[in-house]
Amino acid sequence: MPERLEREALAAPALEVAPALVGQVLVRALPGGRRLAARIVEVEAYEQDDPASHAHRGPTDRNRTMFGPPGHLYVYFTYGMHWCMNVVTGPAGQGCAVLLRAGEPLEGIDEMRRRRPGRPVRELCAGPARWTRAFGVDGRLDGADVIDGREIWLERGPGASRVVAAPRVGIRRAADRPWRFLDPGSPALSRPAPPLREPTAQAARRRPPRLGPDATAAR
DNA sequence: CCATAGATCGGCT
DNA sequence: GCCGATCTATGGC
Repeated sequence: MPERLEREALAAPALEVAPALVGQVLVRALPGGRRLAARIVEVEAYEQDDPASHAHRGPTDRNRTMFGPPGHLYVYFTYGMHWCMNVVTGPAGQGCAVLLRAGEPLEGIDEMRRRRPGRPVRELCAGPARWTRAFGVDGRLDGADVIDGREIWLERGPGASRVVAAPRVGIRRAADRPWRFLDPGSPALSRPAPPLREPTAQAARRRPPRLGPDATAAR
C-alpha cells in the first residue's frame, strides 16, 4: 500500500525538510483520473529570512500560501510563461517552502510524453517548469493540500542512496547558500550533478588548495 | 557540446 | 519601468 507523508514531517524549517524530500514521491491525479508519479531528485530550500525567497518581504497576494500551514502547494508564475511548485514547510505564519526542481518519472510516462513529444523520459520532469508542465500543474493548484488532497500529494518513496548540497540555481541574492539538495546518481537532474563538496584525499592531492579567490563553483 | 538571445507578463520598487 | 526560484531555438565549434 502506498503510504502518504504526514504533515508533521513538513512542519520543520525548509532547510531541514528539503534533503528529506529527496527520494520521496510526488503523485498527481489528473482530471479524469489518470495517475502520474515521479521520484523527487532535486529541490531547493527557501526560508523566510532569506533574501532569495518570495517570502522575504512578507505576505502578498502572490506568496500568501507560503505563510499558511505546512503541507500545501505554493505555485507561482514566472518569466511570463512558466509555473513552478513548492511544498510549504514550517509552522503556519513562517513563510518557508521547498521548490521541487526535478523528478524521475515513475508512472504515467505516456501521459507526460504526450505533452512533450520526442523528449527522453529523463527530461520530462528535469527542471521546475518542465515538471509542472508534465504534471499539469498551474495556478489553480496553488494552496492544494499535498497531505490529504486528491489532486496532488506526497508518498513515501524509495529514498536516495546519496543526497548532496549545492548552490541554488538562477538567483542573485544569497547565491552562496548551498540550499539545493539532489541525488547525484539520478539521470533526471535539471543539470549535471555538481562536483562533490568534500573532495576525496586523492582529488585534494591533484588540485591543492590555493591562496586567494578560487573561481571553481559547484555547478 | 557550449553560449547566447528571445519569449512574455505579473509583481513589485 | 524593471526583472524574474525558466526554457527553448539557434548558431558556432
